[in-house]
Amino acid sequence: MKEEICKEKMGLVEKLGVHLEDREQLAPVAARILAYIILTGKKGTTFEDMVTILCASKSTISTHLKHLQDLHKIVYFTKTGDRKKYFILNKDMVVHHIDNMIHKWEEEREMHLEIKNYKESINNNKIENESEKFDLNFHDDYIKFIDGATASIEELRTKLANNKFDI
Amino acid sequence: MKEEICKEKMGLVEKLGVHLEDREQLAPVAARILAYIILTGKKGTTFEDMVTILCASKSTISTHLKHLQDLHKIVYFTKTGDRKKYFILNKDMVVHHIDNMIHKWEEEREMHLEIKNYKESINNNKIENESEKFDLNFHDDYIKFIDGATASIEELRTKLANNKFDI
DNA sequence: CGATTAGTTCGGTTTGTTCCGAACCAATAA
DNA sequence: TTATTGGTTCGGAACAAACCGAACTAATCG
Repeated sequence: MKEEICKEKMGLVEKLGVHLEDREQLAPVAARILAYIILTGKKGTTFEDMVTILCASKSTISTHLKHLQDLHKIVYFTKTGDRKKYFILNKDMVVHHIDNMIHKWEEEREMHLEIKNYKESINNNKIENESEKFDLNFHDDYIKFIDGATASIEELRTKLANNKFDI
Repeated sequence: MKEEICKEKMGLVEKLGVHLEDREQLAPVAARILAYIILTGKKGTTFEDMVTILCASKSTISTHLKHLQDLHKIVYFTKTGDRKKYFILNKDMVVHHIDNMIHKWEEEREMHLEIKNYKESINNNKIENESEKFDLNFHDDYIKFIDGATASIEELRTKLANNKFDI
């Protein structure tokens, strides 16, 4: 019974780990740590737990825990009369993640504007073969999409920032 | 005059290169090749051009050109009585890129559902401290966002698939 | 035929990432 | 004081990624 739940949990840790490895650009073990912390929730996880459950060395766990804290993805709380640290997700992590998405879209938007600008100047300056001119409609449409997506995710962000769910 | 435009172009190649390196998970030179092809447009670019302009070895250019073709990001056309290949963007690249985004969101959606499912079973099974229960609202909201964003990008996709702009 | 053009393939160097073990430190317990 | 617990830091092994040069091929040109 308890073992089955544990098995299910570890299966999810691996799956979520792979996902986070890609999405957050983390080393394999770092991603598994984050996944494990997410799936353990408010009661928190200790250094030792992770060493044994994730089958990694103390040095590896230590390094990646430090890294995840530096990235503000996790924090820890303590208990009186207990030297251990209990790691949990930083409540702001999701808001930060959304801010990141918004920022990436802003960058992409800027990129499209710059490229469009360059293409326009080429279209007007060197009037080569008419057929070799750049088509610029795509950039406008893509920018419209980015604006829509940004607006919609900003709505989610506001909701999150107000509610402060515990993930 | 011509040199200034070239300078502007190469500045953009570097900037777009960095962007593509991250977005498309490409090696530095591969990303620069793709950026250069994007900014050169319909008239196409040759192997030699890229060797000299991007200051990379023939082997490096060859390998990355092959890779970009394997990924269906670029194609080439030829001219009668000319042995060179003229590389241009694959017109489907943008649609493929959008399909990729949609696919990633589908995956993320699936991930949220699975995690929510797991958390629910924990909430119901082991009735520990009431305060340690998982909060599940966030997953529902995030899934709503994903659905909205997917719908909106699918609209753009349809538009693109019909119009077949040349980027 | 030999020379040139256009490009590919192979082996190797450089660089970077990921993880580990061993030694270490700091706080508490006996 | 010594032992134990909870962790950090350092050096290095193992592996992978990115690029290059040199040697090669295959087609065309003179």
